[in-house]
Amino acid sequence: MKCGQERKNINIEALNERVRKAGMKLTSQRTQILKTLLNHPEPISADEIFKKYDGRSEAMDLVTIYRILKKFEESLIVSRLEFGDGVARFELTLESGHHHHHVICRQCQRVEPIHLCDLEEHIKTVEAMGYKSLSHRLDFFGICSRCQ
Amino acid sequence: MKCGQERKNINIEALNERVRKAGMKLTSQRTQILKTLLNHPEPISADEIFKKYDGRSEAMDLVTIYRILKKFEESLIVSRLEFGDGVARFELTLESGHHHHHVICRQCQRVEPIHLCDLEEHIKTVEAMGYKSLSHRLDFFGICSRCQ
DNA sequence: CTTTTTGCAAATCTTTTGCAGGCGA
DNA sequence: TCGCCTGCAAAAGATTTGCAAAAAG
Repeated sequence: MKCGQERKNINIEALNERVRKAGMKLTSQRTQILKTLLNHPEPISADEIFKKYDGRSEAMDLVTIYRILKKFEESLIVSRLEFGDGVARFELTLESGHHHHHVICRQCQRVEPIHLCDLEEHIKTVEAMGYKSLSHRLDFFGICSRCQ
Repeated sequence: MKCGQERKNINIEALNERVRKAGMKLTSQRTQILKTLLNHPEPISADEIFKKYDGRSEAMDLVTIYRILKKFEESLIVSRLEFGDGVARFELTLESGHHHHHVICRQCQRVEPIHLCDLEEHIKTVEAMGYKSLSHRLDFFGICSRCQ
């Protein structure tokens, strides 16, 4: 499995299509969440999405957001990430198995993607241990240049 | 930073000593938790530790366990791990910066350590992005041989 | 028109906090 | 003795569940 490509040509139409293909109905809430994920530069939490619309006419229930994100995750449309602060964050899953890793600033909590992944060695080792259907997660934690 | 060594010669005396050195009082609860971590083959959650003693004469409060684990984490005696199921797990921190990574079975949730870590390339890349004080986490998720 | 989805209320689960009494050094 | 620790009760924060009404196809 290779990874590293920057996401390209992802638009709201294509995402809506993936929702339909997954057998889900396309509601305004679902499209709104997809648009939010598309425009947000880094992984976002359910509550952050909620606050973006809270009070506005497009407001939606936090529960709805959790439910939609869970369904999207099951259909591999989004990926759930956890960085150790007790809050799950979500980002759009890239096409065809491509994925990336993250650098998290311990000070400002900002998350930056790293488009580099060469873990062939590691993967072979784990397969030799008897594991199948492998996926992985690699995250770096540090202090970003802005916070130093 | 190199990593890969199996833990050796860790005993309860040495651990008690680390607690004292960190300026903490040595209580029976703290020693009990250290012994539990020492004997448990894989990362364990606060609740699992609680259940090990619940009902017995050595029973301790869940809150106490959380508080002790947090203090131990601050003193780098234990490491907190999260694998995405909403529960934090803990394991003893190995000496002198050595650490290891994990393979988690998606079926039975068992966690196995991998004593392999060659991420020099990756670390250089992230440093080039301007980050300092880097640490990292690398986990593999798959189906173990027993569960296939 | 049928099935899925949403909103609201309430529950659940993990982890944290406040406070008074207890214990280690 | 003195201050750190523990236990109990309660709170807090994230996420889930039940159910009736609303919307999608």
